[in-house]
Amino acid sequence: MKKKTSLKDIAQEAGVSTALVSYVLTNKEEKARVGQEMAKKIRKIAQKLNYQPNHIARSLKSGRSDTIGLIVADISNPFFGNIARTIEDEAKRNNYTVIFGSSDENLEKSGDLITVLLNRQVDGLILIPTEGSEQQIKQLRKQPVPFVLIDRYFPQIPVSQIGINNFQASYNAISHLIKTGHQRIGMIAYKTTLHHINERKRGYTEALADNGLGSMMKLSRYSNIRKETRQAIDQLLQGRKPADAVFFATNSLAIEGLKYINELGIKVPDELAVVSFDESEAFDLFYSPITFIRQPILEMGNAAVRVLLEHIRNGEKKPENICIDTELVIRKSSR
Amino acid sequence: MKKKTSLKDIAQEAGVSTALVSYVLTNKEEKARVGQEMAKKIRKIAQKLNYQPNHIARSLKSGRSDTIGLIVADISNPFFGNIARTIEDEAKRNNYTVIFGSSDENLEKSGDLITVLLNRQVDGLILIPTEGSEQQIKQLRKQPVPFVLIDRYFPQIPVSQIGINNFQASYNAISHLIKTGHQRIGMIAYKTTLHHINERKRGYTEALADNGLGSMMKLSRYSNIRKETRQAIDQLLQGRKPADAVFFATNSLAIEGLKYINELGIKVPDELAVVSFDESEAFDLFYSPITFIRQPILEMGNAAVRVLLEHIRNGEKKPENICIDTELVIRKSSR
DNA sequence: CTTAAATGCTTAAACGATAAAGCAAAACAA
DNA sequence: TTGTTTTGCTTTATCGTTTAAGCATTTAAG
Repeated sequence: MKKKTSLKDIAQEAGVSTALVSYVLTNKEEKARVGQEMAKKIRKIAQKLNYQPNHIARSLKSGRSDTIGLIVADISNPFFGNIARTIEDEAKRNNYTVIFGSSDENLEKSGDLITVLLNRQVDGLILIPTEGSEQQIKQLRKQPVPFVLIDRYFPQIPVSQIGINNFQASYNAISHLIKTGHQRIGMIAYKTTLHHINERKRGYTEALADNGLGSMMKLSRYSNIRKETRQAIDQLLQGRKPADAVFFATNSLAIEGLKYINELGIKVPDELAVVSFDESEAFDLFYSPITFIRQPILEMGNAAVRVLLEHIRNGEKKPENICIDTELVIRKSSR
Repeated sequence: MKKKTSLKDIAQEAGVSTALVSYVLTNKEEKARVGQEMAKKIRKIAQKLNYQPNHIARSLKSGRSDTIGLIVADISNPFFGNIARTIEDEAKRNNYTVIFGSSDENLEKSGDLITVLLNRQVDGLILIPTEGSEQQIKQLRKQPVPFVLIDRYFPQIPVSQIGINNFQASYNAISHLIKTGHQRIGMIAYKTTLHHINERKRGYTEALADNGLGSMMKLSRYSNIRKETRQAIDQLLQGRKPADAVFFATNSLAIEGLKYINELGIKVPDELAVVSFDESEAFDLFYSPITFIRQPILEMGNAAVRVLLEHIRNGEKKPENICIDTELVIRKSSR
């Protein structure tokens, strides 16, 4: 097996000390007063032997790994995939590498991932926390490693956080449905303790209340999303006064719901208007393109990296809260 | 700033050498004949100080990083997102961590990522190579780090590879369209040198030829997918003998195409049958659910990790080729 | 009662890179 | 000529962990 070239190999070949090689290859020749000829020679040998610095050794020495840990809730969901992509891009632009893991909405997996990433000496963490991970986050605060939450957060834990105004976004979406003449607006959301989802519910409820309308909230669980979303829709549509619009709290819920709506042959938007949180390519493909709340993924990802790097560089402890505006993209499904 | 606990801290507190602490905490007490009492004491202190081993130092010593590098072509595509997820799961099951990057189908980014990951001393690499990355792959072979390709490959470069029989899958899909009475079957594929895509084209062409039908192949470029896919569809539908079926070479192409088909108000499958490679949630949401070729993502991801770990462990150099069967999921869009 | 073996720990070197400090020799100033 | 700078390189310590080798004691064996 071929072995990797180290400073030692180059030093040997050049007949000098490893220190000298290090000075040259990290461009500290000036400071270290290395002879021009020797510098040239060393560089040439490095090139010849295809030297690549050992980042691990460097990290051990410097105490920094130039690595960010990223834990997403579910990498197979394009929403999180896109967040991951923007974070990776922005990290790379700042010469950081991303180590990632997907907790798959599983508390134990999330805990394991945090431990693994910390052991790998990441310089910081970006988390999309799982339901029930409050304790893990509190534990994290006792560690010296800075971190930021994105998308989801826990209002009672003071940490840096990047997100949107879930309440307002929901409120606006429902206001739009009311303005377009809908009176019996249902919502399908997760049964969860996650604050961002509950803010969405609150936006829905208040918008209805402010217009003298009653709530028709149905809950589904992530763990049994298919069945329970179908039940929720059945409930919304039954009775003498069925819903004339439905608001989905996430793209996953909307996709499950729309599949069923399709099966039932319900006409959107005539029989039922539809609005969803989040984006999805599937929304474009529905025969009546779905009105949705667009989250500023790019801005969120970039902000997360920016805030994290600030914390890394400054040892900053003051939590920073960033709230970015959403956009209601109105299409055929709600007209 | 709180600092992390090291072996030294524990040793100091216990009044022993770091070596002893290391023996205890890596469960080598037997071998190192450590006293039971002392072992207990050390463990207790470690717990108290919340000791977490420094993986970087460990790696430097051992020469292994227990890390796999993963480069996907585009993490925002759920197909790759799902592959990433299964790879990460399977790696974790084997106590490996995944460092990932998305090349976004960009040759330069792909090269950068390879360099970064190698510098981070990954023990192995899993790649979904970008178009035109033959040289990068050839360079990789000169490195001591083992790697496997997944999804895409270069037939002229002998490396380990996990994939499907693209030719056969295509051939079967087209046969199905022919059997269901379609005569003028178009295909929309990428204009690319990527072998797996060209195999899909070949399957299409041969299936048609074997049934005495003529090819209606249209090409679109990834870099301008929206416009060129629309043009392709326009071309397929114009003239006196428009296509009665269309076969998309990937999910991205299908999604772009279906958006346009929706806009044009074309009836699927009556006016135009549709079959696509790959899976997508959007396919379920189309009013006429799309027939598609399901790739065995789970098996592919697991196989990639398995083969890579074999190479890592055995220093194996014999390339291994794994080909997994696909499944044609027939639905309304092609009946 | 001597010798050998087992016990319980420490020392020291190593992984690869970095960087402060040190040391000759050459160049310059007075 | 003597002393000071400058130049060009080496020595050495360090990051945190691992592990072979070493060194006293104690215990067991003969």
